[in-house]
Amino acid sequence: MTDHSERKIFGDFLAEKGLRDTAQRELILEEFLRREQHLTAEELYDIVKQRDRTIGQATVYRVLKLLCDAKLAREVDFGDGARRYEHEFGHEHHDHLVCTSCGKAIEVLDPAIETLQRALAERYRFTLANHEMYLYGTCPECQG
Amino acid sequence: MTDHSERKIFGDFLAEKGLRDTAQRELILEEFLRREQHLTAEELYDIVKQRDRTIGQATVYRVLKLLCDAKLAREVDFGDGARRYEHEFGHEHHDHLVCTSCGKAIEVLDPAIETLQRALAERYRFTLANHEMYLYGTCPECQG
DNA sequence: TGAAAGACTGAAAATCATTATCAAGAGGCA
DNA sequence: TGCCTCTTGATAATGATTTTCAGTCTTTCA
Repeated sequence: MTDHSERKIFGDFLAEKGLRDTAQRELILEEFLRREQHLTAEELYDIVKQRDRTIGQATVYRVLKLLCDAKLAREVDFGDGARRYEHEFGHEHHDHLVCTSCGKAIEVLDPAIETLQRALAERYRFTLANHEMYLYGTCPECQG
Repeated sequence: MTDHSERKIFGDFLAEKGLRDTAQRELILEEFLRREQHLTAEELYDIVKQRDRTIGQATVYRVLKLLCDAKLAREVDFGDGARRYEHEFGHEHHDHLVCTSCGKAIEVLDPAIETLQRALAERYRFTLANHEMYLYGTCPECQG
């Protein structure tokens, strides 16, 4: 059902922009929604290729951009040189705890930190648009 | 004097590694130290080129890497596609308030946030190595 | 129905920032 | 002086991402 509303959002988005709902776009969205990991375009391309051998990677990059415009995906950068994408719809703002050993990323939210961030920006008279916070370390499983 | 100790640190670092203290390295360090902005390798290259027309950009990239190893510089990423470098020596850990309009970055530190970050990592049993926090918005000057 | 106008696509070329390669040029020291 | 190693600049290579382009598909509407 979440899946259903995201499809609908994408369909509405495309219609509004005068764009078409193609099989490639459907497929890429579907595979993107199917997993909760933070995938790179390349990783998603590999996944999608298994269902449609003829798909091009430029298409994956293009659709990912569309998904961001449609507020269904959001870019994240774990500092490993590749842009990653996460679900945005139904996922409120959050930050990340990233394990530098296994690459796993946990989504976290600390309301107290959020409040302090707003206060900090205000102290410098900044109009805050958005923010990112990445905590890098080793997850319990990787601590051996 | 800060400049003096940074030079000494770099000299000691090079000596310890069996590397040489060359004119190019001196020049790049000097120009890097001269400004407090968060420069990209390309920007620093343009600056340094004005004093030594023959310097190569690969050298700038290489020296910047050495400066990071020597703990004189630190990489930062404001999400604009280029790696930037800031002074590390004499600059304790801090986060950034970045103006998305003029590109200016203010270094900030909020001890309360730092404490909460450590607590957050602990809650998930992560061994925290380091963290980054970027607050993006519009600075007072750019607010019109 | 059928033709023109656009949107879409995959392949391949182009970019951009960064890194590696390589041959030539120094520095230090036996 | 000679040799070993470090350095350097130019250039080629890389990796991620974009753009280009020519061919396809849809939609529209006469």
